[in-house]
Amino acid sequence: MKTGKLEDKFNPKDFENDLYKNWEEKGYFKPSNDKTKIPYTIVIPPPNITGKLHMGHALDETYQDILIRYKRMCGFNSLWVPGTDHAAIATEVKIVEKMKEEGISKEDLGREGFLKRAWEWKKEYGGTISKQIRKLGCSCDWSRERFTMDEGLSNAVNTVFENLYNKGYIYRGKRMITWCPSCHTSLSDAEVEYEDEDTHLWHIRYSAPDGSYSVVVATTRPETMFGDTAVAVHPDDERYKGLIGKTVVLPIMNKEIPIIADEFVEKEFGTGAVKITPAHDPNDYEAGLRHNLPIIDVFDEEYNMNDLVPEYKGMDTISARKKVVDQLSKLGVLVKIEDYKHSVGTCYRCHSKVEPKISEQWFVRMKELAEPAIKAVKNGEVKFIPERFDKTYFNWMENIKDWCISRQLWWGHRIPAYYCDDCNEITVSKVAPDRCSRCGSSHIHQDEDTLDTWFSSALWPFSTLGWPEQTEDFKYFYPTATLITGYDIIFFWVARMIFSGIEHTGEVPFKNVLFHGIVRDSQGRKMSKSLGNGIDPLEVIDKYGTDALRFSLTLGISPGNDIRYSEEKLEAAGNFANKIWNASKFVLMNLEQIDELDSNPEHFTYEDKWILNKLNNTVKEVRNNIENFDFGVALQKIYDFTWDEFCDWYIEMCKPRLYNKEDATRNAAGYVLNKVLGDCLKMLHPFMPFVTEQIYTKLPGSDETIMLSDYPEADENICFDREEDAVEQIKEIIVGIRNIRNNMNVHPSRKAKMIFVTTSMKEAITESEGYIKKLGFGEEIHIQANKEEIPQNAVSVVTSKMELYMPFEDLVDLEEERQRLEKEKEKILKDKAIFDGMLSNPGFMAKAPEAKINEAKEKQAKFAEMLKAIEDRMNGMK
RNA sequence: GGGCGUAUAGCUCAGCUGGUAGAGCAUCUGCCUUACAAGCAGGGGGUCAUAGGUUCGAGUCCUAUUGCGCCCACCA
Repeated sequence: MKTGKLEDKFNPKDFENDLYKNWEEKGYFKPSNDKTKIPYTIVIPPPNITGKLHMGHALDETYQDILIRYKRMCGFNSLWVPGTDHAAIATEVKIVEKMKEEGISKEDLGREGFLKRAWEWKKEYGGTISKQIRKLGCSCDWSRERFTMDEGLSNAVNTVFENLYNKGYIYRGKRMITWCPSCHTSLSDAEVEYEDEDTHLWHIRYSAPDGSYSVVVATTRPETMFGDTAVAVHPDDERYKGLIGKTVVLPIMNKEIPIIADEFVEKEFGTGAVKITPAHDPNDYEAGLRHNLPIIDVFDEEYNMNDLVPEYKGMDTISARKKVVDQLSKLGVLVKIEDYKHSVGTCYRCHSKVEPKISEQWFVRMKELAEPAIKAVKNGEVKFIPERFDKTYFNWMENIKDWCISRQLWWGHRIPAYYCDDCNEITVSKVAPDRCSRCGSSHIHQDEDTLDTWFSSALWPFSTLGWPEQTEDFKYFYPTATLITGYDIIFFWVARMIFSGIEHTGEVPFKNVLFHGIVRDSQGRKMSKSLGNGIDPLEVIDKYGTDALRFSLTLGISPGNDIRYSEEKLEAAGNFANKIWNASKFVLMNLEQIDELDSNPEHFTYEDKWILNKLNNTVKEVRNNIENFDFGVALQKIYDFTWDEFCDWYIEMCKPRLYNKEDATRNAAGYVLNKVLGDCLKMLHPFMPFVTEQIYTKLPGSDETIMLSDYPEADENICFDREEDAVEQIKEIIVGIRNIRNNMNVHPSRKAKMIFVTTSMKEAITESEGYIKKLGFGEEIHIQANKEEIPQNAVSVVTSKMELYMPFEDLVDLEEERQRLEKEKEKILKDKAIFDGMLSNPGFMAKAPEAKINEAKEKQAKFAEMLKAIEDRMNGMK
């Protein structure tokens, strides 16, 4: 046969890059134009253009590629849309940082200058990212690559904004929002991360104007006291009942404020009295609204003190706090300082402390939009894998608050709202209007703010496919099949895509969401910049190859669980690839010597049928596992089958046939080797795309590329003559050979005669003589029906269908053999006892399903046979 | 304060609808047997966190407890 040639040494660097280039050039990643095929669409969770890919991306992309390649091979019209996200705040922070190093500020450049810089940044990092995704072997359609700020996608953003505004879902209003003093922008609730902080609870005495009574308040924020406009107590609190409605004097400020009653106050907490600072605390803000309290802001935009109290002007919160405490202490009104631990909000991008702030912002009213999105998951239109993330999702969606979508940033989609300088009317329009929609004045100006980066991400599954235009792609590929992402962005992204998809396209954006965990370092810690424990996937690829990286991120992983980076697993992956490489070398070498492949089942030997059967089962299970997103299990099965069954047994069994040119089944062996190896490679291809392609194309009769070959299919009708027997009998032979190797003192140089006592396996053993002798170190083989003429000093192997004796002169001591048999007997007894117990248990007999009872009976009988044979043997030795 | 995850061999982890505990690495013993020493053939090693319960039968289902981790929540 004509076959290709493999390099002698396996080295992934020899071919990975070239193969990818070839795939891309040939257009294999593009879906076919045949619209009668069923589409299978995945849109990539677009990596942020803030930097390069990390292990989390490698994991995410690997799983997507597994599915996309698998589905493509299964005959679906696979489309994987790649792209990147402008990541508004994250990118802007990075750019500003970099500018700072150069001594430039945003203001120096102005909006336009800054945006120019940002686009340059995008060009650089966006390019890097797509290069890296290619390195990972991802089969995405690069001709459809998208960026969240592309023209089409920006149009989608404006359209959605306008629609939601017209429907009344988007409004502008003055609310208490979260403000990041470092990024100078508002944040949504989801963008706040909470951290525990050790601080104090300061107890401060506020006294009556005439000093006749006083109230002690407890606070963690003494520096905000200048903005206090009341003290609140619980209406039922006996301690303070008489004081409600009276006033106290704010120390330092010497200003009278009222004592009010409000149920939100916890009697047990602190002193039971709380200072109310409506401008700087969400609770206080609400209380302020309820009681019509004035709102007094004490900070400027950067959260330094304003000029409310001149001597504090310009101080940051820390020093202001120090000074206030100091001053209060001097005034003798600081009653107590208590240690206290509480959580403080931080910005998810710059990690500085965030502050509540009253500000005019744009919001999306969420409650109604969330409802159908909740329903879609409840009724299974969108399925989460694993299911448990339903709860996280429901919890968030059912308690959802309005979404603050405006950001005081420059990098992003500018809000399509225009203010009239003459009549103050707001005109919202996806295309920039030239005059006010109410008074017609041409003196209008656009809102300075941009949108939350997640506003555009929420549209990603359909904006990438051309929506709002009814493009061919949108009509055919939408809704997408499966979203694969980390569980850490359920709120940010998944939830928002679901409600957006339903609202704007009338359909859920995807049917399945596969959640994976986080990649941790070898000690189980989160990889992070500050710890410096991040691992660069490209470095791993450089050292072990892409296939190995993908393997290590897949094997033994279950959906939704975090995984630990492990060098060992990478080595295991390399070993596996090397193993396949070598096995393939062997197969190719031998196929070269063969004239033709003989696929006639009548020429198949027992081991041929055995391996084809095993293959068939493996294919069936692997397909099932992949369909259920159990990639780790699927890969394990491919690994086990390829290494243990195919390489360790089948190839070894084949050798005598291959080496004997006269063997009538030699060509059949060639066929089976080619078939099984080919199917192993195909099964493995979605997981390890490169090595499988490199080998596959060398096999005789292979397709142009493994990528477009058919994924192996289980043949329900696979039923060779004597098929069941073949499987069973080969199993027996394997057990026999294992036992010999295990217990007998035989070597290639120390062979012995083999006497098989069996009737049912005569044919199989005769046919298998060649490899039995080789693998079991037999000199010659005799098969007989009974135990005549078996020498005393023979070792034996007993299975349920056969007994095997190997007579030795001096190799095995009779007493040693007796002891070995005794051990063997004990083990069988132990095994048998389990089934004896089951079958003698009236409960089991009465209630267990019949199949289980029969199974137990069969096993019991099998062990009984083995036991008898071993006892016979021991008796014979006496 | 709620919710979730996790606890299985020395290490890292699998184990689907309950039916004699698995893998990789590590360890020990033999082997350079013409595909492979990144390998081959074998061995040792687990009362599946603890306590109850359901069941003929539980690593697998239920309840409680403990350890570790995560998420959510406006107690100053």
